[in-house]
Amino acid sequence: TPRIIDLNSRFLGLSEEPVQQDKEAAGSGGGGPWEVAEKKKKQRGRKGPRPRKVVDVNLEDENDDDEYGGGCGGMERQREHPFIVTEPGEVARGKKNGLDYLFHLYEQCRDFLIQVQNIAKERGEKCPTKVTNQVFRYAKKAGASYINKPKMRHYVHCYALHCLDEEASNALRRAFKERGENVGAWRQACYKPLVAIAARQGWDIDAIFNAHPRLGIWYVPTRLRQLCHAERNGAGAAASSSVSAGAEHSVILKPY
Amino acid sequence: TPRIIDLNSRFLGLSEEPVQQDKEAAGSGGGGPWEVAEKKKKQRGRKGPRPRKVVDVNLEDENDDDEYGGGCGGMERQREHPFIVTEPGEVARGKKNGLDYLFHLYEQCRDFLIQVQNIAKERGEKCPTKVTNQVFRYAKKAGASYINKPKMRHYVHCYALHCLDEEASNALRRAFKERGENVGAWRQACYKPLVAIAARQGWDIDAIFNAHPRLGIWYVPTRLRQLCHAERNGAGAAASSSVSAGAEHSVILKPY
DNA sequence: AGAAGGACCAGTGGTCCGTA
DNA sequence: AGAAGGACCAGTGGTCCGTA
Repeated sequence: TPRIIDLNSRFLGLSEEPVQQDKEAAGSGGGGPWEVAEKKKKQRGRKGPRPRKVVDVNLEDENDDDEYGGGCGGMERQREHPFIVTEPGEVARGKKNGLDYLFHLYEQCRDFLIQVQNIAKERGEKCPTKVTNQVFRYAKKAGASYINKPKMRHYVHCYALHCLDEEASNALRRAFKERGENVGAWRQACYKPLVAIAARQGWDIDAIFNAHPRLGIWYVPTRLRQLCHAERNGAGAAASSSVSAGAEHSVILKPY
Repeated sequence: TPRIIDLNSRFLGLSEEPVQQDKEAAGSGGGGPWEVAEKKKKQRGRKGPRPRKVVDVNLEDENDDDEYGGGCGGMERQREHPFIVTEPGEVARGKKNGLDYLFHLYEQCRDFLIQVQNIAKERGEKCPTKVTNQVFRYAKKAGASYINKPKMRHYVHCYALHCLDEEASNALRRAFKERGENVGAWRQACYKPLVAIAARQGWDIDAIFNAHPRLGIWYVPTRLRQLCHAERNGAGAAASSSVSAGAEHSVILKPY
């Protein structure tokens, strides 16, 4: 049975100072590469339906708040509640999780990475610089079963915006909450301000991630990389002003 | 049929200025972790003998110098000549390759990596910082069929010594040539001065590799990492003098 | 015996799609 | 319909061991 650690307590606050600025945050503005479909079907080579793990208990709509004990023997783990768009400091009600909690998960992963790194150094093994499968495995063994790779990878760029421009991120959250948009729409909208940040900084999204102490441990999402690339190559021909590396006549592809 | 490039010409010179200094280079000095066996048998899960590619031509001892054409149609590629211990500047005679040529292969891999990086940047794909499988594949497609992963990984630490302390590397080559040692013995002997360098610099062998512009693109070999770790943990209790991070009483394991 | 390298394998990065 | 995450898969890092 896995070791339980202190990180399993549910999220409790982390309210941030209210903001006012907006930048280019809100809106699902149509043009450019934003229209590109995010999913393309890929053949899996698998035949027949994918088998599923059997689950003992199947509480479809139970009321117990202690369902997330972390490694409680015999009790089958349930899915996390879905995220909803919340303002900074707002705690989600009902069977929902807020976005401060989402971002808190990224901080927890960072703590787990640091622990994995310390163990690796002690043992003289190679030391990960990013959140790898090994870190997710460690988190699970440590009792943080609510952390998993697909979820964390899915929202990395949202966390990136939170790290790189917290005020824009907060403004976007407020705007999407007010409009009653769902999490998927908010998540999609997080790409655009990030691409704008990349444009301002010379398009090197990897360098932007790596330069940030908390963001640098996350792989740049493929989709974000693609969007930056598409936008750099004239997808929005009205190229922005202060590009650092002389890319004025930037219709032709260039190395960074 | 693969594209042929200019790098396939055989190695021709690269002589370096003669050196005199020796440091702790020569000798196969017995104590400490140097005794640890380098190979441990590992079960492969494979049953029966491993199948081999069929080879059309089987010239066991032919005399043609043009056997390495690189992608010459119909002509089956032969193995590279084995390495022998040569002094700096010395060209191996007969069906042998010298160590300057070995190190030249590392420089070629660096060139291939740079090309792969440039392509990746142009395409907006993720950009490798190390010599990966992708780079070896690219080298092969570019006609450098004499470059392969097992060989390059096998001698990485020899190249590391060449990069980090060329004079010690040169002295070691001269000493082992004079003693008539084979390449395997020379290769083994390259570990010791590297561990000494690591000791002087606070034991962080990854940082030492990464700080060097040509060495930083190579993964630290497992064996070198293990030797540094073993030595740091008192394998040679007469711990050396100028360790940077205060590790004076270093019998107990410590993070870097 | 000494050495080069094809080919294997455990575990990775990435994310699809059956599930709730 | 919207979302969480088990599980899959192509390609990786690492190096063994059949081969010459």
